[in-house]
Amino acid sequence: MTIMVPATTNEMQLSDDVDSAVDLGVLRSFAGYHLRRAAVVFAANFANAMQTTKVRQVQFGIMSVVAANPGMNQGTVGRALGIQRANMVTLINELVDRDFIARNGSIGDRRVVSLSLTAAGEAALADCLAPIAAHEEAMLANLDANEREQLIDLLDRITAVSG
Amino acid sequence: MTIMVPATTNEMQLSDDVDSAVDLGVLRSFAGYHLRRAAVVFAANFANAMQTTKVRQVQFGIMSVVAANPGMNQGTVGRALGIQRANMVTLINELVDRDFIARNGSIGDRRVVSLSLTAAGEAALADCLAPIAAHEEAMLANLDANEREQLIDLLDRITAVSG
DNA sequence: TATTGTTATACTCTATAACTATA
DNA sequence: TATAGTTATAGAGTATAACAATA
Repeated sequence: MTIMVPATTNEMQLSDDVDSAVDLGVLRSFAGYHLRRAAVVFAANFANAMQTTKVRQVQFGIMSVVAANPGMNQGTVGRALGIQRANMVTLINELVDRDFIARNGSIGDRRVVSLSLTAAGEAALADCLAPIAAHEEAMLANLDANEREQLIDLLDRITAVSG
Repeated sequence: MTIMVPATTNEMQLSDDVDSAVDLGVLRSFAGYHLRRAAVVFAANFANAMQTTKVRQVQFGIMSVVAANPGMNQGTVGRALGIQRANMVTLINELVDRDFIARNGSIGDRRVVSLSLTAAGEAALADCLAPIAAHEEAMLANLDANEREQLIDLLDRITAVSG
C-alpha cells in the first residue's frame, strides 16, 4: 500500500531550525489545516490583546450581539453565534458576575430570559474595540482591503454549508 | 459612553426562527469572528468524517508530516505544526498505542526521539485520505478552484504574521 | 547553560444527556 | 409534546511550570 505523499529528501531533515521549510505532506493541500492554523494564531493573538480587559472571544461575541439586540432571548443569542444552550449558561453567568450583562425575566413567555448590557457592560464593550481593532490590523497586516473583504466572504460561504 | 454599534429595530427580535437575520453588531466587521466560526464548523465536520478511522485533526497532521519526513525529531514535527513539546508527548503516545507511529531512538543526539510511521500507520493514513477529501469537497462546495487557492493563500499570510 | 522529552496541571471550548418549569 | 433554561459531565485543544537526561 502506497501513500499519496510526495517523496522527501533526507537533507531537509537536517535544517531543523527552519520549520517553515518542513514538508507537510498531503496536509498542505487541505484547506482545513490552513484554516485551523490561522484560527489558532488569531485566537492566541486576540487573547493576548485582551489581557487587560479579560474578555474572551466568545464573550465579546455575546456582548456585541446583545448590544445590537437589547432584550434578545439567551437562546437566540446563542443560536446566532453557534453556541449551544447548555454552554450559554456558564458564559452568561460569568458576564453577569462581572456585571456586564443583566438577565431580565420576560413578561410574556416566562420560560425565556432576555439579555441586556449593563452600563458597565457597555463601557467594557467600548473598551474592547480599540484593542481588538489593533489586533485585527496586526493579524491582517499582509492583506489589503479587498483581500480582507474576500477573506470574510469566503469564510462565510464555508460556514453557510453547515452553519 | 456610547457604543459604536449600528442601531437595531426591535422588530428583528421577533423573528427568532431566522437566526441568520440576527444583527451581530461590531462583531460582523471583525475577520477573527468569521475565521473562528468557519474553523469550528470545519473541525466538527472533520470529526464527523473521521468517525470510522478515529483519527483527529491534529493526529492526522502529525501522521502526514511524519510520512513526508520519516525519522524526523518529535520536537521538529511539533514545531512545524505549531504544537508544543509538552502536548506532543500525549499525542504521540496515543499514536504509538495504536501502533501507527514508532519512536526510534536517535544514534547521534541521545536526547532526541525520531518518529516514523509503522505499516499500520501508513495504512491508516491512506484510509483517511478519501474521507478527508470528501469532507473538504463538502465544506468547500461553494468555492471554485481559484477561490480555494486564494483562501489558503490568505490564511497562510495570516498565520505567517505570528506563526 | 541550553535543549529534548517528559510529567503534571489548568483553562477554554465544545458536546451530550437529563432535569425543571413553562408553554 | 415541545421549548427555554439549567445542571452535570466528558472530551479535546492549548498553555505553563518544573524535572531528568543529555548536549
